[in-house]
Amino acid sequence: MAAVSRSDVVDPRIERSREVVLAAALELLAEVGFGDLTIEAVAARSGVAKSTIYRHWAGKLDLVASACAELKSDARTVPAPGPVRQRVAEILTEFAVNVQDPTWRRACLPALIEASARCPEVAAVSRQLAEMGTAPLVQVLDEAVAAGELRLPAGATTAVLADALVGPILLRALFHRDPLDAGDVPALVDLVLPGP
Amino acid sequence: MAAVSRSDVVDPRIERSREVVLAAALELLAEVGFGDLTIEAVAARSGVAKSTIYRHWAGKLDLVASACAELKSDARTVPAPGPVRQRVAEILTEFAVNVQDPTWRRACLPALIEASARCPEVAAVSRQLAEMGTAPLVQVLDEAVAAGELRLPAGATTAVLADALVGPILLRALFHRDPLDAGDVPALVDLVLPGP
Amino acid sequence: MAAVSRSDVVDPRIERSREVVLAAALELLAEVGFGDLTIEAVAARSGVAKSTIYRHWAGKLDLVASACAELKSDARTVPAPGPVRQRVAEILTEFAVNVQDPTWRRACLPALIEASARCPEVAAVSRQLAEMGTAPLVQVLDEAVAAGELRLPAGATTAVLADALVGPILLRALFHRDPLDAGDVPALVDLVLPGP
Amino acid sequence: MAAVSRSDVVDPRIERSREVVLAAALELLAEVGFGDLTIEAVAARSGVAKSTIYRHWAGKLDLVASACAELKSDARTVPAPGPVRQRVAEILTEFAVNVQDPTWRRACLPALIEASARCPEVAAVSRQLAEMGTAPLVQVLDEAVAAGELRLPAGATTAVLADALVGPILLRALFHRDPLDAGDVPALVDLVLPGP
DNA sequence: CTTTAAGCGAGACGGTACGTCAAGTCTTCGT
DNA sequence: ACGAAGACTTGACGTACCGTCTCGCTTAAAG
Repeated sequence: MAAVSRSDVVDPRIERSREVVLAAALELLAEVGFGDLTIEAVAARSGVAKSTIYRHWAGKLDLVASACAELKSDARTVPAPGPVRQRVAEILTEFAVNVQDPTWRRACLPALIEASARCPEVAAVSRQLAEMGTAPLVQVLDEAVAAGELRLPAGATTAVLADALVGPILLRALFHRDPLDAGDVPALVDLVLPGP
Repeated sequence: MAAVSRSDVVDPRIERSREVVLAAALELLAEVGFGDLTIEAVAARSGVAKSTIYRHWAGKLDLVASACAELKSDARTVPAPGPVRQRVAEILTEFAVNVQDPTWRRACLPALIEASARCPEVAAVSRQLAEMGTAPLVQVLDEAVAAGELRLPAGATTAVLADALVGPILLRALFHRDPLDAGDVPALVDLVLPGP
Repeated sequence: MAAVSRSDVVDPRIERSREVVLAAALELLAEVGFGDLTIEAVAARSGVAKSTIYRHWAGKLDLVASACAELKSDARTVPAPGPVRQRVAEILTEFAVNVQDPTWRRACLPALIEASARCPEVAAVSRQLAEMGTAPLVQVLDEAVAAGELRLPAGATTAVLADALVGPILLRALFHRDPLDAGDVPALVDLVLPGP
Repeated sequence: MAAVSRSDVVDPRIERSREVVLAAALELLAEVGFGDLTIEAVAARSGVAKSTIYRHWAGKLDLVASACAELKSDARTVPAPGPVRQRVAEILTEFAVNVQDPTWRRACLPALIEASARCPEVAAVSRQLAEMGTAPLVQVLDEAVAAGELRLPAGATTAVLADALVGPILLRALFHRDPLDAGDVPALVDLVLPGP
């Protein structure tokens, strides 16, 4: 009844190869970026033969898309209940810190942006990741709106508001301008979050 | 005295090479994007030898940087005087349109972000370009603050405000999410710009 | 007593695999030659799995050796009795024609020679095939000597004489010089065969 | 006056590359044979980059053809005047010894034969080499015929006769049968050379 | 007439070499 | 003398086979 269909069974070697290759790809993406990522290097670091990589992925873009899709598990959790300003500040503070951390798994964000510009499949992954990344913030904002704690002007959405909050942190990181750090978060919240 | 210093005189061949190379580079950038741009192709299209290109530029990044620098004339100018909201909306509307242009902006921005993450020199360029990009917006906001038309909370700066305004437009483009287009700009301004 | 020894019994599946593989190998040898023959292609054409081929043969050389051994049945038969010159001419004429046949002889002989130079096992096969190839000719000459129809100088053997007769035909084929064809055989016999 | 035309001048780097590559190719041909010769190995041994090799030769066959063409200088010289039997024996004796030499002759000849079967260009080279190889023998025979020392049957040529003399030596070497050595040469001459 | 062990196909694996392409360096020539 | 031309080394590309190896399936034999 609940018997596993035979076609669902995957050769364990395939699964094992897939894992070590994607792990190596993510490491290298963070280290050298998309442009300098080579399949040879992924093969060397993972200990998997180049031909095996090409057996499973069509090329660099495809591999990077798969690798980035692995990042989905990193999702942030929604903070404990409380005043919006405080909850938002909590999320942004963590984000401002993470974005500076060079070992952060999403150090491959720039690589992801580059790859997205060149390949629709990666772009789809990128979009998903971005939406998952702001999801907790959007949820907190939605709850505040629902509770009447936050009032948005006509035509505005919490998604756009989330982008406006995140923008100053992320854009400065991407373009290597003076970063906004944890101490700057309260002023940012005061500036962007509507209300008294 | 008024004689032109010898070092100011440039071999006309050099000037000629520089022009045709940069022209070819810009054409190719628009056609194939940064990632698929090759020095070899620039040499072929321009009719200039590869070694000549390397004599004048350090590599692909340097060449593209020069090429983009040629575009400085494209810089946005500060809009005519008027109410802040209107001036800001004008800038953002143009930006929302440009960011969709598939030619050089989409081709170069992601590459610039990627390269900035790996190479400090490029990061410096990136930073300059980013600041030049938001300069008109910051200037408009500064003027409004000076005129008392806009009041910022304590600790907030116009630079951060500019990022918050630009964030929703740019982040959506970079991560290939639903773009904000010209029609969405008024709501964005209402949402982010402080005030009644 | 008359029972078939158990070691003589072969699993019919093995026999079947052996046959279709060798047939495919011979076909491919004729089509693409030894150098371009691949085990993969033999597997594909025969419908037998690559692993099965490697289960029975050590590699390409071994497989080709087996395949060529299958050709032993092709051996030339001794011509009908008659005058030596006529019998010799008959054999050489057929040989001169066969040697031009582009299929297996041209495809295999050079490869066999090459392989023999690298691998003692193949050299042994090569030697056997060569001796089987000249056997009818040697037999005819031996019979003529026994009958007193042919007289050899002291120290000479019919084996060497056979080589001398075959040499002009085969060497020209191997080195792609002007071939000796059927019409040239009588002059060759007159020239090399001792006697009045 | 005797000025070298400008188009005759070759970049010395090209000449240098050509020389070291062909030398390495000949060495490897002798060592591993045609089948196991790889362009990579030639590149490694010669110290010349693979791409440079491909710039000058179309592939393995073309390279081998060029390399073998370099062997043309090895030609044997015609022996001193004297009786035909003695002069022929002298040539054959040297040949019988050389053919056993495990270095290049035994190693390259099979490779050359193999390559000739697969590539018309190599076949042309092969033919030339073969003809140059028997040229001294043919010349000696021609001189004997001209001097009335040797009489050929109608329809026979000295070229065929040369092949008949060489055949027993070379065929046995190629097929790894019992070699004919120096001691066997007189009997071979007595057997094949027409006359009293 | 079932076990049971073998031969089998399928195909993933780590490798090596292929022939191509671009990068960036360096030598030679022509103006 | 210096820039243009282009040959060079290097190294990654993506492909094709290599020979090895696990898998289950199926099929022949021995109990």
